[in-house]
Amino acid sequence: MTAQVLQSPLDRDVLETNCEESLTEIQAAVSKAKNQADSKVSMDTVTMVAKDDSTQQLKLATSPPLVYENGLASFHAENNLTGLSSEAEEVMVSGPQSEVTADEPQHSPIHPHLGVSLPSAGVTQRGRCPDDNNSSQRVTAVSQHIAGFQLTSPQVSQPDHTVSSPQPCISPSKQRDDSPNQNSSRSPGFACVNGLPGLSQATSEAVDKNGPVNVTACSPVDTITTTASMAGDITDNMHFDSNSQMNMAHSYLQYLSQKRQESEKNDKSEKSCAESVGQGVAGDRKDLMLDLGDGAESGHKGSDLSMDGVSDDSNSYEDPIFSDPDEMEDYMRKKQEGRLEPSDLCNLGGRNVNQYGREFTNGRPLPDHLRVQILQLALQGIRPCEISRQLQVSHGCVSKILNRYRKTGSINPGQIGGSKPKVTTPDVVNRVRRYKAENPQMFAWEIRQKLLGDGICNEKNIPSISSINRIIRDKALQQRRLDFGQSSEQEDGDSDGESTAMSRMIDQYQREYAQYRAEQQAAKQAQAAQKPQTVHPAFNIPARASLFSVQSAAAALQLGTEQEPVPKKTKNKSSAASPHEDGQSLKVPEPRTESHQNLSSPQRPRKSPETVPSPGRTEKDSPSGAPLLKAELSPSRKSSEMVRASLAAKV
DNA sequence: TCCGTCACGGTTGAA
DNA sequence: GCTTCAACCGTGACG
Repeated sequence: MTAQVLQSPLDRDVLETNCEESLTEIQAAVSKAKNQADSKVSMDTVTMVAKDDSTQQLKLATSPPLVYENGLASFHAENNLTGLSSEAEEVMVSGPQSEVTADEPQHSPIHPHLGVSLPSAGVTQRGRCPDDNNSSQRVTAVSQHIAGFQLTSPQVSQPDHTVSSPQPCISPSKQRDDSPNQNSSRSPGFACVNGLPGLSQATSEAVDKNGPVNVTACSPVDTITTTASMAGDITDNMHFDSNSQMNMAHSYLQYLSQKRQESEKNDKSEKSCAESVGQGVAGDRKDLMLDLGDGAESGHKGSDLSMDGVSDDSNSYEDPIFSDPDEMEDYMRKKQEGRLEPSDLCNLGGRNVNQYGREFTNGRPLPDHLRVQILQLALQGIRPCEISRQLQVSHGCVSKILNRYRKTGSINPGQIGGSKPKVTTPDVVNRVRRYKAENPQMFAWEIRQKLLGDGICNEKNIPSISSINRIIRDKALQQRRLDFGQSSEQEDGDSDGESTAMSRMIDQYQREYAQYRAEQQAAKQAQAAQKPQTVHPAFNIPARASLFSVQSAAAALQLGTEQEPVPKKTKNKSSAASPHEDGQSLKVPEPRTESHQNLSSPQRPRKSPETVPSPGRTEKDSPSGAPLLKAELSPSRKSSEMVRASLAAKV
């Protein structure tokens, strides 16, 4: 199948022989390692990894020294990867030497938090990582650690002898030629199909020999591992102790298995590989991956990449970069001639290249293996700026990830998309309205506390003060409009007391505000007669008044004014969080001088929505120019009076 | 030079 | 099936 397409420069007999021998050794070593580590991981997984490692070994043994560059480190092919069996017995083997971090401690045990931070610890990300061409790599990486093997050198994915024709999906970041460590032997035509780098000849032949690695018997995870291992695009240079390996791998595998099941349910798009990438190697490789990946059932991406839910869909077959063969040809010709410029790498299928030359997909999270590497390097004491350069990740991203780790202990990205569960359930709305009807003078924060106290809500699903105000306001508006829409003489059945209570509340507000204004006037006059105070009134107010100063604004919002609109797209996290979670963060209109002067007054300044203009908030302040409640409630003063008379009559 | 912050343009998924 | 919206993302500029 694949061998028919992939021309081998290698001696197949030698490969097969070596493969068998290595496989035997590796399996023995794996068994030993497995016993030592008391793994819960199935032997099938480990075995298949060993198979792939064996193929990689073969590949490496016949390949010139190559340098793999993926940002973090340049993995030298001269790493001794041929002694797999002996290394496997040691379980812990030295990872590939990072050229950049050669002086850094190479075998530092992984940070205890790291295990928590792995995706098994609750990755909520639903999409697939952009650069994580096959996030199953991580499975491979972990599994390879399990197997006690040296992390596979990515040369196995090098296309030197692999791909006979360029692939439509290019992974420019993996073929940049600007690295000083680049090796000229790398094929410029190396392509990545479906996120999988080109299969090496050795791998292909090994697969041909060993078959599709027991596809039918493979668990999904096993399948992932196999495919990813064949891809061999491993950048992981971490070192784990065996227990950590096992725990992490087990949880990771569980996670991936779960994701796989979810993905299979949701995998609606089933385009064939041939449709997207055309004929040729890709199709054959698709077949190979189908055989290896999913028993040729689900096809391309769903078979081997989307199962974990964190792979990159940008690298799927559905995302061909070059729709025009000429364009692709031009790209590849440039690549071969070394004339490829950064501009050629930009905007490939919506992908971008950052200032370091690494390809990224805008809007998509950094792949997990890079996140882990960021964390590990940071734990090794490497400065963020250096991590940024090494991994070719922007320092802002590094900073963000590390900050998140400091705060949450996790390096996983947050949940992308979706909606927060609605807190203003009908029950809560009814409760709020009932509270307000029972006690019209209740402030929103009081309602909020009462909701908590009554056990209607908890701290997590308690609506914000603004939400409560909105409920009240909406109810008031609804009631008003209902009243306007009906004849004043008509008995509308609205005898539930709410409209009555509202009208009473409005009248009371009017009276109180009139009193408030009068007191303010008196206070002003008194202050004018006194010496001006140097102390800000806010510093000399009782706690109750302080709280009131906030709540007065909220109360103002709930009746008299349009609520401050939430910015359509909150950029500021501080504002993104519910600003009304506590009184201190409550955003209120600009304090008006009158309020300041009256902060110490026990009198609650209530404003009338109809007769009294808002002290600090006018129609001018309404962002959209929307009329304030005054206008909404009373299109004309006359009708307003009529309504009030009607309400009074009901009372 | 380093680093924290944030606007920007993008993706995602629930409603 | 489409749109809207609010969450998230990484990048890159800025201070």
